[in-house]
Order: sequence, then structure tokens, then C-alpha cells
Amino acid sequence: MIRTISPNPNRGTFGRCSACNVRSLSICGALDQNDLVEFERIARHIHLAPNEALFTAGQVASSVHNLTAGVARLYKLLPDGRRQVIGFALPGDFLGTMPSDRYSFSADAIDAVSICRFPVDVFRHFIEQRPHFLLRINEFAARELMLAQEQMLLLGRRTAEEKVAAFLVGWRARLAHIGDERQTISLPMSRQDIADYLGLTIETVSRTLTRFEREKMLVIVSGGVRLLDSTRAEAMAAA
Amino acid sequence: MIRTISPNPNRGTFGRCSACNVRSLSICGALDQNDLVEFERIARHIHLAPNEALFTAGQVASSVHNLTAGVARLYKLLPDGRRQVIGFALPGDFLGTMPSDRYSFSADAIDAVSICRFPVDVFRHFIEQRPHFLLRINEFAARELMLAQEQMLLLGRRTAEEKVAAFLVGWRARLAHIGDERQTISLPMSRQDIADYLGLTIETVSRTLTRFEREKMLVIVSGGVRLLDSTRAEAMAAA
DNA sequence: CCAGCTGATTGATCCAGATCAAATGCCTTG
DNA sequence: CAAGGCATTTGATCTGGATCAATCAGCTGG
Repeated sequence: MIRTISPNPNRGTFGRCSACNVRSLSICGALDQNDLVEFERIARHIHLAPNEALFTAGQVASSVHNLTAGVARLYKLLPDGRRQVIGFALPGDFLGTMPSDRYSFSADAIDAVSICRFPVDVFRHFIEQRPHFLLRINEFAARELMLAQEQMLLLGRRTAEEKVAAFLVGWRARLAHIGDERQTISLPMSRQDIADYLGLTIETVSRTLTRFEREKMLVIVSGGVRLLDSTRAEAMAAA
Repeated sequence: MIRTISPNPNRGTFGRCSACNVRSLSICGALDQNDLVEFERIARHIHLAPNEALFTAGQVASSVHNLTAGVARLYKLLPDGRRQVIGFALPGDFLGTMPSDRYSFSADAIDAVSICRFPVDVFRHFIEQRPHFLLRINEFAARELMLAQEQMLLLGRRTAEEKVAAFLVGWRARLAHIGDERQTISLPMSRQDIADYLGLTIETVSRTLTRFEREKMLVIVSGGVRLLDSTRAEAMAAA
């Protein structure tokens, strides 16, 4: 399970926003002490077991969410069951940039996940009073959009090998961003999740990883991979 | 060329935001008369010929843009020249949700295009004073993000046939949204643009369209297509 | 009215990645 | 510690869409 900074983000004063250790990474980083007290009042802190749903596409979007621990998968389904994972959410990520009144994608916990949940209308009222907070949310949305555009390039124009390499390099960067800079890249999601994220099959992902291992670019370990040749991986990811 | 409502969006009082006929469709729809006067002061109105660049990926992002006439293609390139079109911009569309200080994609005019251009720092200052405007920009970013996620599903998990059908249905909806509800769906972009948008080759797009015509789903006309069997197209696009 | 150019269509063949089909290597749990 | 269950890996084959290769159809300018 992927955590940040301290082993238990909600230890002691459970649910206290002021003590939240992913605050600086999240939209809440824009709130001062006074705001935080108010914000805490409208938050509900929830823990989810692996594979539990945060919300489901099509449901009325009654809440926005802020991830504080664990990893979630965000995905869309076609009527016949084909699945596209549109992203993985990490601690600090905000799931609330919704244009419509219904969720346009589903989200569920990959490992044990903690979230802060806010009723949309209350949340909306809160941000409307705080332009600097709104500005922060905007920055997050912009970054999200840029990642989505990068992913479109990957899905539409990259080869299987490039996709897998780009995924590993990008994932490592995101882990580093939340303070996880271990040698081994933790991969809490299944091969199927990775395949559905990259627009590939599970077999292709597996074969590509084993080939990378055979070619000494990485070592596959339980729950992740250890990159041996970053330079080569980065070159593959870029081109 | 795709226009909206009146044949010439900038006729007479050229560049006057108050007279702008795509205002209600754009982020500027959130501005009142006073705001508009101020806004007009920081705007530069620019006209571009087909294939002229609005901006290029990697350049310092000195301006944000608002499209008022014509169609633009937004795209990313890989070092070896592979191209992914990440979207087509229509009148009313805002190109300014940038997370970094450099453009992360390129944009150029497909047909004759008119834009309003604003220096980023001035624009930023303007929106910071106007929370309701910021809120509007946020809604636009959210819609943009939802479209991007829909496109990820298309790129990763749909067949060529589904991609082309979904493109036509989606494009028709966007044209309808800006007031262009003619029988014939106008396609000002080239087959190559469509292919690069759908993650296909030009040959596959062409073959798929001719097959649709053979199957009486549509008729290919100069500069567009006429949908004969909307129901069938929508079914393909959905599944 | 025709030559040349550019974009689109059509045809023939190929191949990256999908599909189908077994293993293999785990964790569980009794 | 054996049995069952699931995720993953590996192997064999197939195919949707890519690639390679001509046409073809509008335009544009002379």
C-alpha cells in the first residue's frame, strides 16, 4: 500500500484537516487555519477496503472526494464490458471536477483507501466564498487535463513497448511527487488494470514486462518493479 | 467554414466584446456589461488564415485564447513525427487551461479562424478579481476534462468503425451546440486530421466512411457528410 | 482546357498486438 | 501441508488495422 510521509495519515487526531499530512499536496494546501476549521466541519472521513467503490458512473454526483491514503482506479465501461482505466488516483488527488450532476466515471479502491468526502452543494458554497481556493482547484484541473492529453497521445500513437515504459516512468514520477522515492516502483494495481489503462491486453503487458526484465531494464518483484536502466526506460517513454 | 448565428461575427463594431455573437457560448458569458468593457481593453482580436498557427507546443505560454470563428486543431507530436490530435476547437471554445508556463500542445487554424488573445498575466489578474468568472472557467475546464476522458475510452477500447461513428455523432452534437444544425455535417478538417484524432490511419478512416456510404448510413459530400441513418450511427457510437 | 498538385480512395500484403489455450506460481484456507 | 483459487506468465495462432502502392478526383494556375 502506498502511503505518504508518515506511516499512518490519520493517527491520533483522526480526521483533523489541520493534521492532514497530504494537505500540502492537495487542493486543501490553499486553505489557511480559519478555512481549515470550517472545511473540517463539512468533511466526512471514510475508509475503504480493497475493491470497494468510491462512486459509480451514472450515479447522481452527490459528493466530491479527496484521497488521503491508498490508490484508486478511475475507469469507464462500455455496454459490452470493455473497460478503460482513465487514471489512478494517489493521496492528495482531488476527484470533484465534474461538469454534470452525475459521475461520468467510476472509482474504486485498489488497496486500503482513505478519503475525505464533501457534499457537492456545501462544497460549492464553500469554494464560492474563497477565490484563492477556486484558483487552486483550477490549477489541479489544468494539470489533470494535461495528463489526460498526454494519455491521449499514448493511447492513440504509441506502441505497446512505449506505453509500458511511459507508464512506469510516469508512475514513478507521481510516486516521487507524493514522497515515495524508494528504489522499487510500487505497483498496487493488477496487470489487468495496467492493460486497461494503456489500451492493451493483460498478455501484452505481461510479455512486455518480462521482455524488459530479460533485457535487464528492470526486475519484476512482488508488488512492483525495480528499474535498473532508467535512462533506457525514459528514452522509450519519450519517443 | 463553420460560423455561428450571423455570417460575420465581427461585422461593424469590430472586436467589440459586447457585440460578440459567441459570448453566450464562451467563458465571457459570465461577464456583465462593466466587466466586458474592462475585458475588451485587454483583448487583442486576431484573424488567421488556414493552417496558420495559434501557438506551438513548447513555446512560452504568453497568451490565452478564445475562439470566435472557424475551427482549430489541437495536437501533440512525438519526436519522430507521429501526431495525436487531442481536439478540435470551435467558436466559443477557450484555450487557456494551462498548468505550466509553456504550451503543452500546438494549435492551428483549419479554416479561417478569429480569436481573442489575452496576455496570461493580465488575464490572470482579471479573473482573480472575479470569482464568478473563475467559476465559469472551471465549468469549461470540467467539460473539457470529461471530453478528454471520453476520448481516452474511444482511443483505448473502441474499434475503427466505432471510432468513426462516435466522431461523427459527437461532432454533429458540438456543431448543434454552436447553432449549426444543418442536415449536412460540415467536416472542415482533413481525413488525416480525423485519423490523427481517432488513433487510426487515413486509409482506415477513408475505407470506413466509404463502407458507411455503401451501407446507406450516410452520404459523403464535399466538405462533409450527410447522415441518413442517425439511429444506426448513434448505436455504433454508444456500443 | 489542360497540366500539375494535393487530398482522398481503393487494392494488396503485412504484422503488432489480440485471442485462444495451457501452464505456473502464488496465497489462502481447511 | 495439501487443495483450491486466482493472478500472472508463456506459447500458438489469428486478425484488425497498418503499411505499401497505385489510381482517382477536385482545384488552381497558366
